[in-house]
Amino acid sequence: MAKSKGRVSDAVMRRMPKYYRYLKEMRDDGIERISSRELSDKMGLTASQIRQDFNSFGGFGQQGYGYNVNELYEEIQKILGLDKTYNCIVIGAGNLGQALTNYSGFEREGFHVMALFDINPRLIGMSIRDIPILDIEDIEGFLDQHRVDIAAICAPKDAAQSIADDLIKYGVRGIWNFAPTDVTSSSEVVIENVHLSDNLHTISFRMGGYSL
Amino acid sequence: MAKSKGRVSDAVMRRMPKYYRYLKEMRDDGIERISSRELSDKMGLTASQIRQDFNSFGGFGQQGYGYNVNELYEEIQKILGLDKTYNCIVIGAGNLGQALTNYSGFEREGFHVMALFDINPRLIGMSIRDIPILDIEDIEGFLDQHRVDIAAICAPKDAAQSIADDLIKYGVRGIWNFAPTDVTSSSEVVIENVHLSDNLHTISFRMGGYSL
DNA sequence: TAGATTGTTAATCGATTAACAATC
DNA sequence: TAGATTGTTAATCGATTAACAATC
Repeated sequence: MAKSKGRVSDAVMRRMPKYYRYLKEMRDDGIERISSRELSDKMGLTASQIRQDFNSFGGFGQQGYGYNVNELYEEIQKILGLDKTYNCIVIGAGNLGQALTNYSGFEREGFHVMALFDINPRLIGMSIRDIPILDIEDIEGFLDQHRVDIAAICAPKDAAQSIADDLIKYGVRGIWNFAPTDVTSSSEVVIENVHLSDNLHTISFRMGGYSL
Repeated sequence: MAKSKGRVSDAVMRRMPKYYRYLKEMRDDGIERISSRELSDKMGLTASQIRQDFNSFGGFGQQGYGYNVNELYEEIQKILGLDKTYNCIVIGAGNLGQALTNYSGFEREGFHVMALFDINPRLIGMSIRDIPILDIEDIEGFLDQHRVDIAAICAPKDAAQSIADDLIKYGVRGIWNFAPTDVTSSSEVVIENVHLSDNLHTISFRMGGYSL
């Protein structure tokens, strides 16, 4: 049973989805149990770290046995909030917005895309996997009518912050921002700024001979 | 002048592209100088950390003055290897592969996309911004003919590792993997595994009430 | 010069690793 | 039971923050 919600370090939090991924894989492969040692080999972490990580949520293992893969998988699923469903929208129906919408994994995990929004009249009215592309002008009306939990922003840099402010005003609780600028907010909303180019820059950095 | 290539911690390395982004912005806004204190306010870091970070590459500032924005920008550009150009290919011409190819920022920063590769006959022969989509079958011939520095893998999970092995065998030195599995290699190649769904999972995690 | 702000050393904090008693 | 492996405490390591002398 998970501990009552407490402080979890950023480092631990960022590792949880990786555990989830590896456990899902093992579960699909029919592996029933795993020790922290075996898991550490697979994932490139230390066994000690794995046990510490899991124990920040409560003990999920059993001495002398290890962890039951399926049980641990389901616990982490709950921890990550993947036992719930989320109403999502995508702002910006360009390649990236379409890529996110088309990625069936999200739907499977409970992230349901209700609509895309765009400013481009040639895209408005079209649909992706039966999900309509609506006029960005109509977004406030849409948010009035529907509960939206998470919005992915795939819009140009200069529009990102004002879109985010609007979304937050209308009750969106999670912002997944792909615009190449950091979106911020003073409210309780959860914001994740993804910078694909930052990522690419770490590749060229390391290719330049700086070692870690 | 940058110190000779030494050990740089992962944490510092991951912050460099962010500095680059903020400095570019300031430079474009015509800001000439900035102190670590001002920069810390903008970026949400501490002034002390910023000075430490820059000093792992050598001092770029001046006592009593701060940092010259343009100079610092250019130093970090060099550190990140963005003063060079890179020949790139994209494996998988679906939405994500197209999104990366279309993102003009990469071209501007010296990441030149030479070709996309796909298995889908309906895509092969088409082109994105005049960049051809080629048959994945022809990739070895292509790599024999052209120097390719970086490859983005936007292929399905099960194909990712064997594609990567192939690319590495033919001299590709950087792998930017978007397939939902961790690609590994025993060689010197630089690998960056991007997991967008891991990212989304941290959003649902935090929306579930776990605080950091 | 006086004021400002860096570069750098020292102190603190937090995260990772090691060790081992508890226990399945 | 004996062996294995967790949960957890203690030790270590590294990263961040604080402090301040150097110096523009």
